[in-house]
Amino acid sequence: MPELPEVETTRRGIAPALTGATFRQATIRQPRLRWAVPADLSSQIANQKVVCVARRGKYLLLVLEHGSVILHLGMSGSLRVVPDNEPPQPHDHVDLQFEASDGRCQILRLRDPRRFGAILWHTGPAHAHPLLSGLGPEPFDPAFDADYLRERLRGRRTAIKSALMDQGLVVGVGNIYASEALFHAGIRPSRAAGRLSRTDCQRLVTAVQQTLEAAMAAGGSTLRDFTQADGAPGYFQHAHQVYGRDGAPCQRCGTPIRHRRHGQRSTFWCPVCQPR
DNA sequence: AGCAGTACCTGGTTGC
DNA sequence: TGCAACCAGGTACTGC
Repeated sequence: MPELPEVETTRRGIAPALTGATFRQATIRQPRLRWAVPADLSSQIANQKVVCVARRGKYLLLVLEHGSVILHLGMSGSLRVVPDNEPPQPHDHVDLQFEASDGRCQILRLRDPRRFGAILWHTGPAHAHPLLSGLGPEPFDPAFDADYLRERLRGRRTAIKSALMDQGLVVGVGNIYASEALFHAGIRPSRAAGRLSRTDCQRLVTAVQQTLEAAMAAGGSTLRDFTQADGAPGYFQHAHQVYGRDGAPCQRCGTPIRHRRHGQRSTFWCPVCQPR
């Protein structure tokens, strides 16, 4: 589920409670996530203060004094800050108990029905972790510009939509926002990535940034299970121009939105507004 | 190297 | 109503 806007919404939701707090212990009810939850997670984090809550692509980083907790929400993960005595629900796999400076204890709780998410411990700077070291630039990094995109796409025959979802090219764009950004850029999802002009690349960079920005402002998209850290849904799904609108009229030109499955992924586009 | 396909999981929806 | 098939937002891995 969560793409960059949902992960960033989560980060903003949990950061105020966690920053400056001290971890006490971890409770692991289900260690089998995308990768096994480290058995020593509890002892690794115990008595360490949270320096900051950061994000790199779709990864959330709890930066502690002597290492980082690396979190990924996979397709169905969510994080909430709940009271210390809140009973766990099904799929609440991991609790990180922390104490605020006023002595009050709370829990950062990871729920993940599909268990494609991950929670890992890394001693040392998180960006050196193998999962993070190969990531492309953040979409709002000035390094992500038309020249960079054109250079990286040169010679590639794969569909531009697949390329956009490649986290080594640019981080944060998943299946929903790839379709949305391509609509705003006026580019067919099936277009060979290497055949985009420089103008196309410029339009796409701008479209990716504007799409993600608008989604973050709306608190992300809630489809199925995503909620913000306080349990409230996001609202950006109501602003989707193409995603999930198969057969519905394009809100710009009225043409029915088209849908196609490539691999196991659904792609949506307007045949008139996306001519290139 | 680049690409397509597969696997990992559970739960909600659809269709017979 | 019951049950099977299908579908879902991510990504590492395999093999061509």
